[in-house]
Amino acid sequence: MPAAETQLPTRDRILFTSAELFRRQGYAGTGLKQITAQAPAPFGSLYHFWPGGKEELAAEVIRTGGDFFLALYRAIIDAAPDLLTGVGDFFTGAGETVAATDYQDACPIATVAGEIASTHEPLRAASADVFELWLGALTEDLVTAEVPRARARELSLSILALLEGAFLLCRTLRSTEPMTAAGAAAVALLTPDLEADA
Amino acid sequence: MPAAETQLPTRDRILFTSAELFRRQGYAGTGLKQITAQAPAPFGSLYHFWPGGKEELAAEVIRTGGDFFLALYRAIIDAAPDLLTGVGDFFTGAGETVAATDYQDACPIATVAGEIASTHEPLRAASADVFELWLGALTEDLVTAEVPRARARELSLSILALLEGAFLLCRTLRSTEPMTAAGAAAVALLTPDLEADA
DNA sequence: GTCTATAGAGAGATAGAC
DNA sequence: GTCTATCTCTCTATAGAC
Repeated sequence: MPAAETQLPTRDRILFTSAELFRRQGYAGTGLKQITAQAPAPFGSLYHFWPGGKEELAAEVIRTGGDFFLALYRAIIDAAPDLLTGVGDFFTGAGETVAATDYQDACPIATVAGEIASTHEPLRAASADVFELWLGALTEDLVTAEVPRARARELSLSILALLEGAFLLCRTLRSTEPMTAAGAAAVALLTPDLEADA
Repeated sequence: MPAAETQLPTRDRILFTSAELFRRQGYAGTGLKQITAQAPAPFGSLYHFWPGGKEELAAEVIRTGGDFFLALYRAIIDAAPDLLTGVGDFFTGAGETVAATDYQDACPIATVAGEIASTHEPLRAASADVFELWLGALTEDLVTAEVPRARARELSLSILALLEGAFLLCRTLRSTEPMTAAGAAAVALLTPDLEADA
């Protein structure tokens, strides 16, 4: 998994490398010099494309990470025969990805979100927007499956909490066991509400 | 909530202040100068008590945070009429604490754990020990309540994932809604297994 | 737009007086 | 054990040549 994707434009190389380093090492733990060295890109290019510096770059990393993960969710759900199966598939795929990257890559925004929630208000707001984007997608899918909206919102919050908590536990314990358990719990939680209209 | 607890010994003031700053700002985001300034304590005292510097200090913060949270869990569970009620109470209390600290204080180790999982192996191992400590406590309580051990382990992982995920969502969304949903989900998950022997 | 050099601040760590 | 001063390194950010 070489970090330098040489055929991409400079701006994208910086953006993708930033995303990788931020999600693995966090915001404060990643230096701009490290990003441009690994991209690779001249240091000055970073300030050419993001005049607002580190915080502006991180805000875009959070937004694009949110869009990417939403697209992944949509693709997996649409490929599944039904929503319940799709949610189970999503947890299974998450566990496979975490293990395949040697427990480095999990949620695209969680590491940064936890670190800056109390210290960088613009980045906290960007992270909140992303979480609400994901919650909205799952909530709408549940509503489409005849779950009442208030209950769909509550279930979405629990499913996302299970996923995020499992990501942290998998990376820390270096095991996929938490993701397997969380996926089973997510399916168990959804089953009564989704079977009601089957 | 003054950070300086003047009557405590220097070592404890540094330790408690470090715990507060690490859980709110993360490991890389917290400077040793900031810790000794806020404790308050002379800068040299930090290296007197922790010759290994920042990493040795953080390792002790993780361990003591783990012990503190375990004691809190034990107190809440023991005060409840039964395990199911106790778990619900724990989530309720967690939500209250997060809100009462203006969404700053949540899990004592999660912020650091997520940040250093891929970069500081000794701290990752210390965080893993703490998570296993908590998982062991809940698993034993479930086994005592007649839940088969393998199932108790799986449920413990799901409950802890729900808690950690809800902590992150509450801090990022600045709302207790995720903790309320996660608490309800935790109770719903446990109910069939705990009612089986009732 | 690309790239290098460097400014200015702050980091972690150490030495040594008291 | 307490406390100050300082070393060296790295950080974010900027200036300016090309």
